[in-house]
Amino acid sequence: LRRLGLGHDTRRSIATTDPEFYRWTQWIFLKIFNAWYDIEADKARPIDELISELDGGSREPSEGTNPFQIPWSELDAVQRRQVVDNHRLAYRAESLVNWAPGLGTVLANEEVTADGRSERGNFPVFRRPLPQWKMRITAYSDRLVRDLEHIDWPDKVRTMQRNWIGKSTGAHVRFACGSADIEVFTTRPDTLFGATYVVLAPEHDVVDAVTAQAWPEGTKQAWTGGFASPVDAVAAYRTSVAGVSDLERQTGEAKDKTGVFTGSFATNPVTGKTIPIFIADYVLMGYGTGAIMAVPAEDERDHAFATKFELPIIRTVQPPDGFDGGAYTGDGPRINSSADGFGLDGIADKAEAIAKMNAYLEQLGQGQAATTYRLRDWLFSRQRYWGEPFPIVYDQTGLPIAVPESMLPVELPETDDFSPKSFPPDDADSTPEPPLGRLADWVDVTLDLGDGPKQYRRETNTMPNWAGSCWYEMRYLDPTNAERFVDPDVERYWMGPSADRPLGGVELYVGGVEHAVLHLLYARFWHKVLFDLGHVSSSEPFHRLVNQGMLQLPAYKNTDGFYVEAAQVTETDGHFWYEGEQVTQEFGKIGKSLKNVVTPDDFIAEFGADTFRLFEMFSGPLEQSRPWDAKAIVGPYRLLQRVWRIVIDELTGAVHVSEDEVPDELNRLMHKAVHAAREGYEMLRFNTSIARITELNNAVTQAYPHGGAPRVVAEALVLMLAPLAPHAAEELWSKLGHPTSLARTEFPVADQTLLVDAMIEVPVQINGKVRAVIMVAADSDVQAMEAAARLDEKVITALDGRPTRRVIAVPGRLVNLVV
RNA sequence: GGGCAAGUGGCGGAAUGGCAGACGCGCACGGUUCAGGUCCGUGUGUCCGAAAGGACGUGGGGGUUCAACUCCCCCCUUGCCCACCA
Repeated sequence: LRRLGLGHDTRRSIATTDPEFYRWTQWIFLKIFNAWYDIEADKARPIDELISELDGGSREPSEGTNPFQIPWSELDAVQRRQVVDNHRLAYRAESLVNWAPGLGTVLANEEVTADGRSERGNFPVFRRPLPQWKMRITAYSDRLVRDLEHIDWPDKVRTMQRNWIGKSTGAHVRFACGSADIEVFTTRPDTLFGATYVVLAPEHDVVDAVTAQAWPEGTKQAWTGGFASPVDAVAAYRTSVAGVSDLERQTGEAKDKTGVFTGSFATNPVTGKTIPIFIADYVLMGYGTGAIMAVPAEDERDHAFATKFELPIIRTVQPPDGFDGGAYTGDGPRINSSADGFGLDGIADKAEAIAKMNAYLEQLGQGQAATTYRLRDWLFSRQRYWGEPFPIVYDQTGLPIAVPESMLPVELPETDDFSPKSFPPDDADSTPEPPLGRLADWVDVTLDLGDGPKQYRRETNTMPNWAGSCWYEMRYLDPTNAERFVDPDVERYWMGPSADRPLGGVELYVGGVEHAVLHLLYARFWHKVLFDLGHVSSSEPFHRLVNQGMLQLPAYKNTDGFYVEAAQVTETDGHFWYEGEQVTQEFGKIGKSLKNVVTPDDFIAEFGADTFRLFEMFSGPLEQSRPWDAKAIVGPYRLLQRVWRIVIDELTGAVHVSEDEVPDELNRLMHKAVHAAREGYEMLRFNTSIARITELNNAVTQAYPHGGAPRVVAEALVLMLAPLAPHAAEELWSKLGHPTSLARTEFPVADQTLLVDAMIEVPVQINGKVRAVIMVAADSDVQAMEAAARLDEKVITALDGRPTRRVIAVPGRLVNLVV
């Protein structure tokens, strides 16, 4: 229990107010900034090593990182900086990001809900191209999936991470199309013979290139969208799609497929046939290549589109007899899949067919096996005041330069104006303005970075709240270390790999399931970077994860879909009102987002923090959500008061325990309680531990109503309560005469021999119904138990002379007579 | 539409094949008190019964078993997550 981490929000309040904490967040950021991912080595390495390998000629820039058409050796210094920057694990790039004008900030994909609104505040979110900081978490996609196998997390959370990362295997296939080739990703290359058209996402780069000037001869009316030319149709469709929020794009009625023909055709690389190219919003720019080959016979979405637009449907997998049409996504022998001396016909095994097709595509030079991920790089900058400043400045080239470690921390400037500039929530064309950008004295700075004092501009974005929580668990290990974020030996001792934690990580982490694809994914990513660079010995931050349940209370929404302060909602005649407006009631997790927070402060003031903790833990299993009902808090309050009175005389304040022996019966009860409480703590079933402690407490109170309870049992009670009521327990421990903290004392251990009574009550059933209870020796065997049962008056009466057909006697449990 | 979890007294919950309802809240009655609160004690699943006692009972239906809250099958309800991912 002493090794439970504190919560993410606790960390956040430290991170944004304590420069000594965020110094190390900035330090780690610089390590990530100064690192790149070496794909051959499958790990991150320092950027200096990349530069020397590029200079030495042993390496060329990675694919896609050199926008100049000349080799490294011929690049000038600024061009080289750009190429290196393109390798970094933390980088600035202009890309489509989630812009929430109502919040005045951009958001990570993980912070945007499925209906296209901000998780915080529920504001509309728009996709806009903006220059922002990102983290190359995608480099770790495969490792983040693989290592889930080796950590002890709830299946639910592991599944959520796996789905979020979204690994798919299949192939890239090139479709020739005159001016520009179209590359698609498919998980079903085995169905390529059935690809009867190609679809591009409306935002796809090659749309302009493939859009024809005029409709080809014989274009179907349905394909044109009613426009005179493909150029008009494509432009109109793109406009209509851009105006549609993700919400409308995804909800039920919008699933009706829409799209238009581009007027161009591509060539199916295995059939040689020309097939039409469409744009449609059911193909998403953000996944795969933003283009698909449509196989309507074996894909439901393609089937719906093909049916609506009268496109050919060719089966390449034989459905079973009685299949009622539509897309068949199951397995079966391939058909209609042969041409030019290559064929898959008759192959029933999907994996075999895919492997053969991939090999054939490679041979043709038209594609190859490929893996894609749904995960996108992590958008890391925010337009807020409260966040760690980036340790980054810009020179006149506009390219980022790391602030040297010796100049950390880069502190937030003093200001009275903290608020981000927010806009009307629907103003999609507004542009983010970070609060720090208003502070010219701070932004424009003269620094000597080793080549004399020069003018620089500071980065004005700040890091998201997740930054500090990516590593804070390690700071608990070594909170006062001024030299490093954590001492390597300390990290290895607490978090290093061991037999039961093969990848290392903290032993137990308790947190909410709402962090499944946010904090818990980001923290794993940072930890792996630090591992690759040799700063930590563990490759996972949290070995065992337990999701605590949520406390729930009513929450209220107004007609605009926004939550309103629950505390100010009034009820009349079963309807709910907020500031004169009618609102609807839901029931949900207590929190800021639902505006139904109750703070613990009032309870703590009235009953104390120990009572509050006991109550929270006693009201049910840790993992289970439940309604918050504060009335019952008096139960644990009474428990603590009773324990107090066992130790302390209320009138005199003196300790009034005795040094007497514990009577046998009470002693047995004590050992049973110790056994059960220990087991409950180990299993994180705190509610059952508290129940057993309460039982013992009640027994002691009744036996010694005026004091004089044996010290042994009083101390056992105190020690058993200590994990959940540490303040009261420590104080009682001290009053009982112990000079040192009870944290230095072992938790009580039960004497196994006292857990079983000599004589026990055992039920006697007749035909499975309990008819009597008998006392037998605890170690009675089957024969002795049956004999004792048959002697019992009630059993004799109930049997009424009938012979028994069968007798089941379970030693220590029961006797069942079957007549 | 898909996946996961849950469903037990007035309420939170306990029991993982062996006496259903531990422990707590609430409630009732009693004690202490000038009185109220605190505190202490007794009782409290439902129904029949004055009682003894009996019948019923863990969302619904079926099954396995000497025995089912617990295991299996079907259904209902609620919650959470995901949802055009090629």
